[in-house]
This record gives sequence, structure tokens and C-alpha cells, in this order.
Amino acid sequence: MTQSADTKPLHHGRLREEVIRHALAEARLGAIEGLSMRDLSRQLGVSPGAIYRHFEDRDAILSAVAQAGFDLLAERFAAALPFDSTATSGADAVARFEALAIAYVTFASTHYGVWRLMFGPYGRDPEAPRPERPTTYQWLGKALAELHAHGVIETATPEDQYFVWTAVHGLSDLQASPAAPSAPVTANTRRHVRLTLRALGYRAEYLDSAVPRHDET
Amino acid sequence: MTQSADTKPLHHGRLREEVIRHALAEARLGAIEGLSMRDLSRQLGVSPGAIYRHFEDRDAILSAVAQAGFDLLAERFAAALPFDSTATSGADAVARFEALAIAYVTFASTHYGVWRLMFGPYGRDPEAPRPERPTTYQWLGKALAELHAHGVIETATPEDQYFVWTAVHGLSDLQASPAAPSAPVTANTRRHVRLTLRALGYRAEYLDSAVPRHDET
DNA sequence: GATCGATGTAAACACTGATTACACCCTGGC
DNA sequence: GCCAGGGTGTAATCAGTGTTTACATCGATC
Repeated sequence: MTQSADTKPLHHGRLREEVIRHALAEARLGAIEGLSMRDLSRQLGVSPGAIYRHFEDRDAILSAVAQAGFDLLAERFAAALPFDSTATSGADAVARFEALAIAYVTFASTHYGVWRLMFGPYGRDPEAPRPERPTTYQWLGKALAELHAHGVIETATPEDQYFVWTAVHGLSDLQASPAAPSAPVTANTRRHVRLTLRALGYRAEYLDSAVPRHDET
Repeated sequence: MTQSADTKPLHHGRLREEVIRHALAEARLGAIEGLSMRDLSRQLGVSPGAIYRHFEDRDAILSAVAQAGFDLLAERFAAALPFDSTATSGADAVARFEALAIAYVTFASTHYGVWRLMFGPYGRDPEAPRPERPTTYQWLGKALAELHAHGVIETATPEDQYFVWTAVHGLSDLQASPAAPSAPVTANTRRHVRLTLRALGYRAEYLDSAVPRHDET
């Protein structure tokens, strides 16, 4: 809570960051609910009590991991699509939106445990967790506004935005769920994006006109 | 595992069912991961070891609760819409589909803990868990086929079906997530259904023509 | 160089999931 | 009627957990 600069603090140094790093790594495997304080302390070569100097309790760690998850997701968004750039055409707007969706779905499937944490009781991505950095939701809003501005879709109301989010979110969740059939992320997401945009009045002439930008499984 | 008829067996009787009932009730509050065997045994007035006569371990209980969740969801579907009935018109098909979606979203928000369990590592709704009873996915398929048959939507491929599922699923998840703004279930779902169907080529003339059937928050 | 707060340690507490040896009691065959 | 035998529940126990407490230690500051 009081990590002063990078002057390599007292005994262990940066215990808090290390805790989050390790917990986050474990959460990737989805076993986050089974996270053990003692395991964590053992991995970090530290006594169990030490962690309590930095976190009130186990739940506080989970919250911190969820927060870190939103930060990480924002990084992925930024990597897929610089926030201060702008679409140059309708097709470009589609491609940009698609890149965002693929980043979201990919993140969910490669960090499923963290991702579930983010939308569980510990998660919260209130408007502007970091004042500088745009919220994931703001990112989506901008992408939709661009699509609308270039006439690709007919409407871009807050309700539409919420709809698009839920559509991509649902795909992300089911993609990683054992209760649903799995499928290749990228191709699947592309089709989904097309269908989703169609709900908002996607113009047929943009079908398949977008250039793929991002291609990881 | 060997519950013979309803002859009120040995000592406690129907311990297995009671365990599931209690665990499921606790899961409604979302605190399912914190489920405690000892708490459970105390509530049931039974020694901790007794439960192990009916379940291999704690995970087995969670699996059973997830299974029970799918059964419960199927009941809600059946209550909202008899499986052997058929749509009589396009508007009716829309209303039926809507009732299904509302049942899904409502179930997710009133049984969030169970619902998360169903799509987590313990959940599985493989084709026909009960041979007699249709899978939730089959239910959805039928509703889409009806919409298609009455010319309400243009396509009803398996991909479309998956898309619709993810859209409703995503709404369900975000509706109950603290990371997302909450909204009234029914009205929200209706709008969502319209948008979702529009992605499949929903004909404008059906807009707002469907009669509400189901109205619980 | 002493002081003081931040950081880590060790031991303890109550609790957990799970296993084991034992007691019970119902059912089925004689 | 009775007596196996197995399904069911009990009590004790084990290792492991989250958390708290009293105590030690280190680092920067006066």
C-alpha cells in the first residue's frame, strides 16, 4: 500500500507486486478460488504472516488480481488498437472493431480464471480506474461511434453499446466453458462480430471487406 | 447413489437429496465456492463423515449442484413454454422465443451462484443429461426453427443458434455482475431479443407485435 | 547513532476437507 | 425368529488452511 518509488525497499522488496504477479499467474489456470495463502507465501519464500502486511485478507488479493486483470485487458486493447488513432474508412472501422472483439475473446480464453474474477463479486471496473487510461467500455463506445460515423451501422446508442458488449462477452464466456462446444477463437469471433453489427443495421456492402489485422488463436 | 424408491431408508433418509437441496440453496447467494462440508453437515444434523457415504468429495457435490441447476433451468423453460407446443404465428414465435430468453436471464440472476457453477469447470450439460428431457440448447434450436418457419428470421443455422445463445448468455452474466450496470431484467431482455433477432434478419413488421407473456423481475 | 515505523518471523488458534475404525440398523435368506 | 451382511451414520484423527498475535529486524530520519 505504501511502496515508495523503486528504491528496492526493506527486507524482501516489492512483496505486494510479487504476490499479485504470482496470484495472477495462478489465476490463468482457472484455479483461482483454490488460491492458498500458504502456498503463495511458500512460493515467495516468505512467512504466511508477511503477506498480511500488504493485504487485509485473501479476498483483498483476489480484488487486486481482478483489478490487475482490467489493467491487463486494457493493455491488450491498446496493443490491438491505439486509443488515440482513428478509423480512416468504414472498412477500417470494422477492422478496428473486430480487433477489439478478438482481443477481448482471446483475453478471456487465455486468462479465464482472471477474467471470471473480473466479473465476479471481486471485480469492478468502474469508470476510470486509472484516470489516464480509458475504460474497456469507453473503448467499445469509441469503436461503435466510429462505425456509426462512417455509416457502417445505423445506430450507436448506449443500449446498442450494451448489446454489443453482452454479445462479445457471452461468446467469450462460452468459448472457455466446458459446458459449451469449443471453436477456434479468431474465425468464430469474426463471424460473431458480423452478426452483432448486423443487429445494429450493418450495411451489407461491408461484408468481408475488412482486412484481418490480428491473427492469434 | 442407491436410493431405493421412497420407502424412507435407514437412519437419516434421503441424505443425498438434502445435501443437494441445501448446497443449491446456498449457491443461490453466490457463495458457492465457500461451501463448507462441516457447515452442511451441521445444518443437516449429521456428522461430517456421513456426507462422504453419498459423495466422493466436495467437488462431487458441486458437480451435483451444477447438474441440478441444469434440471432447474429446464423446469423454468418448461414453465415458460411447453416443449411440445408449437408456435401458431410469427408473432407467437417471437413471444415464445422471448419467454425463453427471459427465463434464461431471470434464472441466471436469481440463481447466479448455481448458474456460474453450471458453466464453470463443474458444469456440463452434455446432449441429453436426461434422455426424456430436451437440452437447453435443443430448446433454443426449436424456438429458432419456429421463427424461421414463420418467416420471422432469414436464417437459423447452427452458427446462428450459437450466436443467439452467446448473446443471451452474455446478457445474463453481465446483468448479474457487479462490474456492469444493472437494469430491469424483463424490459432489458426484450430489447436484447429484438436486437439479437435482427442480426438474423428479423423482419421489421414484427417489431413490437409480440404480446408479453411473462412478467417477473 | 538512537528512534521509530514499516516489514518480516514464529507460534498459535480455530477451522476445514478427508480418512479411518467402529457402531448401528435395516433387509433378505434360512 | 434369527442371524448374516451391507448400507448408513458416528467419533476421532490427520494434514492443511486463513488469520492473529507477540516478537524480531531492518532502513530511513532526526
